[in-house]
Amino acid sequence: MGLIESRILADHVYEAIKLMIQDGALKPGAKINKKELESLLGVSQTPINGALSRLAGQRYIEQRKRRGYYVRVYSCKELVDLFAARGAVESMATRLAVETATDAEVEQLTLFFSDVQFPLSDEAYRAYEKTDREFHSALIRYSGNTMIQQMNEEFGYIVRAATKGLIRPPEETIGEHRAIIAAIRERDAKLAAQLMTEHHLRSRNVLVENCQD
Amino acid sequence: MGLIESRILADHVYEAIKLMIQDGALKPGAKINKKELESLLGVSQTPINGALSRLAGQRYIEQRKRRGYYVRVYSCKELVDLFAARGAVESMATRLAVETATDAEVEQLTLFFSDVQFPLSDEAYRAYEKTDREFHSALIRYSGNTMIQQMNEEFGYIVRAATKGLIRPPEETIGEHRAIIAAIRERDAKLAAQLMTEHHLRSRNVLVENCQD
DNA sequence: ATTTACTATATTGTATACAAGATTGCTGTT
DNA sequence: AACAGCAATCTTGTATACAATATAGTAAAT
Repeated sequence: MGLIESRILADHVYEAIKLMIQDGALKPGAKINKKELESLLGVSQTPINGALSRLAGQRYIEQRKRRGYYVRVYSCKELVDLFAARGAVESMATRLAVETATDAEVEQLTLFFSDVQFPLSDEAYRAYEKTDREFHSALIRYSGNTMIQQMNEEFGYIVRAATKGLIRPPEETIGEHRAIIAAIRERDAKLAAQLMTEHHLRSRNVLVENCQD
Repeated sequence: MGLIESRILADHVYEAIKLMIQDGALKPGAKINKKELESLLGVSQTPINGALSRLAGQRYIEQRKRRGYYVRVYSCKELVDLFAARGAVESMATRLAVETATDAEVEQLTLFFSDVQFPLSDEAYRAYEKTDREFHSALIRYSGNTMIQQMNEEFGYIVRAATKGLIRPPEETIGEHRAIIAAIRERDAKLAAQLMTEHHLRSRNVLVENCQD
């Protein structure tokens, strides 16, 4: 199955390193050892360099002259900034989704938080987080905006890493989610987008308060 | 002045190619000839490859297996999508700028369109375009959001290329600009952001109408 | 016991070599 | 003239070599 063969070595190296960064095997600030990667992945310097340059272009890692590549460290301020930007983009996605999604898709969205009952068990709590993520990415999908989808894929993992353990309790957010869904159902794009912006800005404030630097 | 020496060759190659793309010397869809670049820039394959991989990471160019690198072509739909995303981000920048800019900075913003008098001469027309760009980038600067600034730098040239010759007439936009400035002066972040969103969405529609594909 | 100076080692940035795969151009055939 | 087939050429992806620089380690001096 020539599928694997249809990609060059640097692509595989790229994916491998990206995964190591995303799942924490390579922590922020860590130095990337090319020699190690060579023997780990069984390729020469050349594809490693290609992959590292590509990752540097996407700012997953950064290159310090004559000192190697390091996993990019985001300052707390940068994370907050990223969060604001992402909120803006997702708010636009909401607006576009309301304008262009089919009725069936809108129905799908309304189902997301329909059966949440308080108080939540530990399991239901984790399920809520997952539903939250799925709701947001469904909106982005239904927006039909490929550029926003791309941005979301590129920055999503950073935001997820940043907000780990810093999310607001479901008791607080469920109302906002339902208000957004209600606006979507009413096909009120402007209102839905505005509610989404405020939803994100409130979450952003939780991040701000946890910044020490 | 070791400043130039403080950067590696691939950095220079990167800048050189990026400039060629941005000023149109390398047109969308054009194939990038490594050999030519080698002799043009007087370096070997290696730094060229590094620069090309970095540019591929940023999606300035794309790599087709065993067929080389090509300057990325944006479809009309993608440009429209990008425009929407950028509008969202700039709207957020506006909101943040209103919340955090100093009074002096707000005064600076109010000056931007203060002396526009119709009808415009050819020269004044071009000046208006420039003022427009400066106004938008000042807002982004005053937002203090480094991530948004970064996105703007990365995508700005594409948007500019896309909208070349497709901007709405000053007669149509001056009112929107002034309304935004008025909201900023009133320190009404929400209103300013909303006006900015609509300003961009209206411009986006001009793009949509000029899409053939 | 720190700090300093020097040496050995590892890593980086760069160039180059080369096989496998694409492209171009030529030839002869219909 | 249009086209298929093939040969020559060019380009890519990969590996490797090597000098310059950074890092780590060791010995000497305070």
